[in-house]
Amino acid sequence: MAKDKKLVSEITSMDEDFARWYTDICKKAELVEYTSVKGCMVIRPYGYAIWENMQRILDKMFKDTGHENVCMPMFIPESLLQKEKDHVEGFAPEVAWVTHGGNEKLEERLCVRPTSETLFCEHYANIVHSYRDLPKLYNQWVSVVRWEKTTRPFLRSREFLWQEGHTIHATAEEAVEETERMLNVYAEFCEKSLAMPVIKGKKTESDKFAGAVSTYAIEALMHDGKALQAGTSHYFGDGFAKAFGIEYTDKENKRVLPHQTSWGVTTRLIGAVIMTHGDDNGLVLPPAVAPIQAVVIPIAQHKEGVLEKAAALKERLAAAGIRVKLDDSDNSPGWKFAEYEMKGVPIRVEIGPKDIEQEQCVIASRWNGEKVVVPLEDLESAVAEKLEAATAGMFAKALQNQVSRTYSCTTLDEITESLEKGDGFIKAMWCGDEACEDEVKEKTGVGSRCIPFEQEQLSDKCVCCGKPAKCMVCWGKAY
RNA sequence: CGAGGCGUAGCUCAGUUUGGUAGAGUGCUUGGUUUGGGACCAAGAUGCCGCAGGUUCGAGUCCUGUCGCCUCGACCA
Repeated sequence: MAKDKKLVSEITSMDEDFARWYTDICKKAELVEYTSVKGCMVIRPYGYAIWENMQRILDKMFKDTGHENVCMPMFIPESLLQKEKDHVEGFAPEVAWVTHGGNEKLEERLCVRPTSETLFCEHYANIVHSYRDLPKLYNQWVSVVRWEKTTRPFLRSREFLWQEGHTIHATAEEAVEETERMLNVYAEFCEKSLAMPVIKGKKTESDKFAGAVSTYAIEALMHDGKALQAGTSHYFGDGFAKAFGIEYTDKENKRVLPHQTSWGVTTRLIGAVIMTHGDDNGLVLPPAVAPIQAVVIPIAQHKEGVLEKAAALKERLAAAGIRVKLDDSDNSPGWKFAEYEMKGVPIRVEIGPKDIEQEQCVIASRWNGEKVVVPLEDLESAVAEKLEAATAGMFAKALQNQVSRTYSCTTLDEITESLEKGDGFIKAMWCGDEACEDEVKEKTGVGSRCIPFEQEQLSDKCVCCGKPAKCMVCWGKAY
């Protein structure tokens, strides 16, 4: 690796400037391109393919848990948006408005959906009449618009792709269960498919979704020690139903209010993958979502038989169900090595004259740089095994980073001291008072991320005021 | 939205102080030699100097405005 002068100069080192490293990867791995519209990016084929893989896996998980896909309008009349007070207050500052149709001013302006609770509620009011109509378990894959002031590729943009699940249930118990079920689906997806450990928990009152009774979230820790909210699941109680006049007749012939939920993940997950697994050579993709899982690189491809052999290996891997690419371009092998490392391709298969002679090939793993020689007859099983090992290894590595950057603290001074070692998660007790939450943020710089489901009794006093503690909170600096 | 930085070839940037023919590296095209960690030689193509006004005989350079990108804050998936 000593001779890779150029390799490193392509992207900023992550230790030197993590933010620039991040944007370098987004551009150099050909995930995004900027546009003339501020805060709106082109997701290029390689980046979009990652999203498509995420969609495919998640969509199956949604279907397997009984959900159906629908598609709502992208516009919301102002009057509809305003029906739920907390909701409109939360979103009004960041919605984009359509005021004209052609040359004519609209009677009522329309907002471009920042989220679709209001549209789903209007729809549910139309179609839910009896307990027999419940539950409705809907989801949609669309984009939404929020007029963000500061933008970054995948992490914060004015338009972003997401899925939003919206469900409506006869009872509160059912709705709460749904909220938890979907949070678990997200956590399982992040850990198994993205090899990214997450902390499941409940948001504090000040941090919950506009209009929700309670908000649950999964929080992940990035390589630089900052926290990223990777997915949310909200329980609405009957608040939206009341505001939108959704009622149904129950078995006793009484008019009652149903209970609702919503949950979503976005293209931000791509940002999470970049910042969880990436290194100074570029992106490192978990096999489950990698557009190319293995790349075959012929060595001395002008020599007789090499290209044919490389093509044969590609065909074998494709037949084994592996997303594989053969790069037979004129670029040098070294160039190709660096290129696919930049793009985070999990496995590289090298095949050259020496290998052909000895009926073997070289398999290199992106996540740990390991290179092994395997007999050609074992190709499929060896690649499959390395892909599986990559997922497990990447998860363990990310978990190790999270654990080593998680500090348990009982005083504000301890928090400050811990953060001097580097950003990370802080576990500390809290009395439940918002004033303390604010004070911790002001004095130490970390905000409440969530109240983890897995509680620990670190002390019986609030880290801030010293009064009796209600729960342990996970704190951190957020993206 | 506040503070700062930056817009010149596809990309990274020099040239702006002191106004005077538009530059380099890399990439791209063609040909040849190479090929186990971003190869080498030769020849070539590529610019509304972000955009709009102004000053000037003359503006990439000075002035005014504007748009965009990045960083840090506040706000947020």
